[in-house]
Amino acid sequence: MKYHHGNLKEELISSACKICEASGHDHMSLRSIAKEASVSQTAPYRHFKTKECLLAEVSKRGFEELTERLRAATNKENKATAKDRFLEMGLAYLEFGLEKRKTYDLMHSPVIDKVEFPELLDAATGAFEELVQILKELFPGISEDLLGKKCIKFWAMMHGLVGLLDMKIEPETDTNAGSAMSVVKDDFRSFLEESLEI
Amino acid sequence: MKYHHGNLKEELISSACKICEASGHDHMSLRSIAKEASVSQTAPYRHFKTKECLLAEVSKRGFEELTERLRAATNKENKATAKDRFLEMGLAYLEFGLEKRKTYDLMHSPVIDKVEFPELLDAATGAFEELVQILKELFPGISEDLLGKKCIKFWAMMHGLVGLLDMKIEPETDTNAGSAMSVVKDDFRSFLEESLEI
DNA sequence: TAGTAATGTTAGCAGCGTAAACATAGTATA
DNA sequence: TATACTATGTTTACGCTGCTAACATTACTA
Repeated sequence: MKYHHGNLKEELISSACKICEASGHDHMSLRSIAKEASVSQTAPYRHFKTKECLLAEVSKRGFEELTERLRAATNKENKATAKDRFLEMGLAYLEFGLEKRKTYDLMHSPVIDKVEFPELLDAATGAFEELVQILKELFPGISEDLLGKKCIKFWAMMHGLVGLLDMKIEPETDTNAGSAMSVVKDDFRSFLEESLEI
Repeated sequence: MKYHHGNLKEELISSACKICEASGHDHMSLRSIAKEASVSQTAPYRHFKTKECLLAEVSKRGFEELTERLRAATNKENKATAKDRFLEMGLAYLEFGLEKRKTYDLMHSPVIDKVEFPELLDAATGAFEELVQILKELFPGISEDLLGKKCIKFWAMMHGLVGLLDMKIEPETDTNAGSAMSVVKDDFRSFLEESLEI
């Protein structure tokens, strides 16, 4: 048995990610994370000054995955038009928000002050930038001012939509989540498509 | 000194509202609420089964105030057109979200499962209904399906906007909050106005 | 090889939500 | 009016939490 773990910081983060998505960030204790990593309760303090610092890292990972998903959605080369790729991005955002709901909550939770974690803010901005890029393509020659408004509008709409969908607008069925999700997808596609006509 | 308080339940709720808006719901303990009401730590348990029940009540009050503000905004008789009243409602929503940010967070926090608190869900739905009404006026004869989509879209947009504005898109100034708010208002008015052209 | 920095453990504090047992006040009934 | 009952308060205590301090072990470096 080795006293030194070797890669504890990374393992703590991934344990935290796992527990966060399983139980939600408000039912998540440093002690449970430490136990998940088979390490003493106070070991995390060698790698994170406070619990909030660990949560910030989990949140950052979330934004990074979101960015990656958005990029993948818009980079698909089989999507000919910018509009199609925009729709894909919208779907990807929604999918992420619903699949990783608990992590998504943490990412937008006020328990982590993004001002205190510049890297987290960067990660969040990175995801936003994906939207900016596709909208630039979609509206070539658009003014910076109008572009900004469109970005905020669509970002807000998608963010708000994730929240509203979780308020159980449609009752939960016990069929597989995949089909329920595809229904949402179809709705969302026409929904987004209509929104484009602004 | 009277052993029985007389109106403790109500006082606990208002104490909770005060502390929530001052410190945020995650820095809010039952013990501090009890202390604020000058009562023992466990007294709240005679009126609320769990802490979550008290928080649900605070959240409900939040939705009720929001509903009232939305109604007041759309009922102004000096607002001639439905469009004007719609814009007023959007502004009222934004104002509430920014003024009572901490309460707004609680209202949308997953720590309270709205399914477990039907009255809370009703209160939230009541606010939503204000939007439905004004949009019905704005688009007379609109199909239920399309109306639903428009409602969700605008609700999502406004909810998302509150969240984004709090991500400190514009840096905090130490000037009075009123003027900063009015800048946001002007932006939002043109923003909303543009959105109407769907 | 010795000294130091990094990284782990153990013990313990104060604050938390909550349950159980008890105390007091108000109310209904005999 | 006396008595039982119910509502509403307090005290005490338990286990969990984030976090600190003191100590142990390993890794690095001069």
